[in-house]
Amino acid sequence: MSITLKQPEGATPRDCGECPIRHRAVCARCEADELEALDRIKYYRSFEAGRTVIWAGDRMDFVGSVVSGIATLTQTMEDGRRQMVGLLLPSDFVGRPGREAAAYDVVATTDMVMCCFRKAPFEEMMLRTPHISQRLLEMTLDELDAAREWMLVLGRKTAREKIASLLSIIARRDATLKLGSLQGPIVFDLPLTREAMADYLGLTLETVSRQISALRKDGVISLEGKRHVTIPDFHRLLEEAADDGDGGLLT
Amino acid sequence: MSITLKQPEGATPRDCGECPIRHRAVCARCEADELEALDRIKYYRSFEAGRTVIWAGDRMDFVGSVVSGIATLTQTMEDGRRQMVGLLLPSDFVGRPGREAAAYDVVATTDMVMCCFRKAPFEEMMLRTPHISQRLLEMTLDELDAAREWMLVLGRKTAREKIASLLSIIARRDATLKLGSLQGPIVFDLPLTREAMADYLGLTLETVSRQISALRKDGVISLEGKRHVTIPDFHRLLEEAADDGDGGLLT
DNA sequence: TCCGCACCTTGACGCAGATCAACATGAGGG
DNA sequence: CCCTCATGTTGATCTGCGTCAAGGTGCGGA
Repeated sequence: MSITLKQPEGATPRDCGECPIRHRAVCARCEADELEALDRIKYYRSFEAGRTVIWAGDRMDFVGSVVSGIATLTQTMEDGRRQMVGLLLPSDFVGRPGREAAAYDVVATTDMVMCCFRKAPFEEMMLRTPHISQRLLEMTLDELDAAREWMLVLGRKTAREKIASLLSIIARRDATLKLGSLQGPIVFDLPLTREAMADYLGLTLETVSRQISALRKDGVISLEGKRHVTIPDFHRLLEEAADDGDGGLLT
Repeated sequence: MSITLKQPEGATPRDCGECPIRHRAVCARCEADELEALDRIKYYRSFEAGRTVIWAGDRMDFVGSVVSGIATLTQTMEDGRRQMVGLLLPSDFVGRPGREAAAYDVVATTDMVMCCFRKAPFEEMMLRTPHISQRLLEMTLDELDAAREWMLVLGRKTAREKIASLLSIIARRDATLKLGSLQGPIVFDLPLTREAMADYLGLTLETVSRQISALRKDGVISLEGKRHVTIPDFHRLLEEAADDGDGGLLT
């Protein structure tokens, strides 16, 4: 009998002109001729939810952008303890120019499409194309800020605040992506399992579950099923996250 | 009576040629003419130990490099909880091109000298000088890696492992800086107070003190006074840090 | 020389979150 | 339709680290 592989189709764009991340990815500042040069070294790859894109330590002969879907960057210790160190959303860059091996496990948590560039030609092109390296610098600085903000969450926040922080990040992203407002209620699906949330937050999955239940009981969020979340009052959530300055309403 | 301000002198270089960080800072790849252009927009500033360089949220009209001494990047919550998000060593870059206000408190923990560039001309120069933005990209990617490694420490390591991790980082840096080997015993002075270590590690200063005492009792380290540390066996320390892969012996 | 202050250490105790364990829920497959 | 397995919830108990408290140490200044 023939097996029908669940093909994560859909988001693969026909060409850069109709690419959903055209104006946010590494290529954001490229001119037509530069896009054409990139086009010659690029290819698309699709991953099913749960598939590992690369294992830490493996040789990596490409870099690329997440086009659609979500991936995670995870570090694992010898005894099995795991810490997520990055959440890759559409337009985020994967891989590091000038490095042979992957530093972290990259796993697709939803069906995902990547736009990959062969590493050697990409590196060479970076030297000749300031538009690419300038944009990559900007994106890397943003990621560094995000990592540092996450250090505060990991080092100093309580379990409840950690959950609220994660929810507010996802809510904010979803609101801006769907052009929703942060005034009314926000509705979205959690893209992560409880275990993945625990890996992100430096908690156990039991604690994650308990704190989500507590936030639900206290009316900060409401749940339909296990993943579908409604935030009735975003400012209340920010208070629970002990998040001052409320992030300027944009990411 | 005349007050003699304790002038942190010494390390201010006469010109770029004899600058101690010439080959590791943002300017590492610059040619003579590029250095000359940088020279026109640069000035040195000295800070005594304990002085705040900038407060988070303050307008920042310069960027720059640490020439000598050590500074910390710290984030503070409204209720006073603090998390250090970066340790700035000689050659590290301070500030972010394209940003108006400082994102974190920057504090000199030892006497420190900075080589500052006026922000607007520096940003303009970056556009024309790929050598600068390429080097800055490389440094930012390194910092991102360091931040992510620190996320694992904050999220998943025990107090004892956290202390051992911090000591191994300082030991490794010191060994490479002084061209020492990692085979024999390593000797250095802690550049941080117990409180600063606690802020870095997401602990309280009492726990830091207790764990240092425990490591001393177990022979992993030995102490003369409160700051002068000897590591008799670096590999033992790495084991205590639960640090696999031992970092390849270089930074 | 002594004082004051910043920095550090150590002890007693409590609690947030980990651990261990049992059970619930729901989707996919035979 | 039921079984299985992945995922999630909830309870009981344990423990690592925080909190509160009481000194100790050593340097700079009067």
